[in-house]
Amino acid sequence: MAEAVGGEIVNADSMQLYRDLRVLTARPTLGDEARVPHHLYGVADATDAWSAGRWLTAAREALERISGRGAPAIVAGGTGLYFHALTEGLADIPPVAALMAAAAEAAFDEQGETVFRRRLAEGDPRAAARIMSGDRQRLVRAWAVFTATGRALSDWQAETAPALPAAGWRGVVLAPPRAELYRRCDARLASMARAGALDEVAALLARDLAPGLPAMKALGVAAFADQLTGRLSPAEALARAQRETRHYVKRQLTWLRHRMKSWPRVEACDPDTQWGQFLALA
RNA sequence: GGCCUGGUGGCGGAGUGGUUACGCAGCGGACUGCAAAUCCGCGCACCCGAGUUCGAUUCUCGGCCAGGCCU
Repeated sequence: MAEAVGGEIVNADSMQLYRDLRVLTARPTLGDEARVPHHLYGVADATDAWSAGRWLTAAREALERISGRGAPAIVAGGTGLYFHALTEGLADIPPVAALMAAAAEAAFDEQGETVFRRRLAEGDPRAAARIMSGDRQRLVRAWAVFTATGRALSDWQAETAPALPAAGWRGVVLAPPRAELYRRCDARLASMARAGALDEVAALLARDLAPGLPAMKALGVAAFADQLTGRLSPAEALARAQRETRHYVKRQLTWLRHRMKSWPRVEACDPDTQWGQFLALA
């Protein structure tokens, strides 16, 4: 599509942002990148913890530069939240200092969920009511924002505005049948294992990074790491990586189904047919 | 041919005379700065037949099937 319209591609995949795992995150190949301009692929180091907000800022800059050249931009990827940030907006919340975030986590662990939630309810009753039980990540975030900004996360979020004007973009969902998707994911993981995914994971592990970093959470890292340390046989590691990927696909389908409900869907599997269906939408 | 053990939801695996653990897979859902993350929810399954019983997945008998052992 980029070639057909003279466009440039912008990454909207939270993991393809990182340069360390080219194979395991299925990043565009060097050959692909040579064909048309690609942006935001492999631009981050695994030690950097990118976020939806940081991505949004970078994406807007990229989109601006591209439009400055008069070229159409094609945002591609699998991170639903990133698309949501672009099209529906992301609350303009000041960055929360790492120290505050860490303090919030510590408070949660110390107080336990019940007490922590009760405290949160005093500052941000809506968040406390809305966030489901067990969801430490969101509970902590809400508290961190409240303590860091003195304002409820829910209030910040209520002011969200889209990053892109509604008339400025069109969205299309690529949604092949699930069974086919699962089959392909299984095959893809197997070929990744053959194509050096293990070496990538070994190199990443050798850097001895904090396990909480986003890049460390890429699908397959944990499974192949267990294979490297002998805790899992190659077959077991592959099966686990495949299973985790299927779980992810399922979550993605749910997001697509509900959050991108109005986007037209292309359900073919092979690129040629997909392209045909895509053109039919225009 | 004989003896033994066992047959529980897609799989693994508890258990009980009456309200049938749990894990995994699968499915549904949520999602505003870790999102390939985080979290919530969903399963009339007890091999077949007869009997005992107010009531059998659970007890008895028979059958079928599986595994093991023996001849």
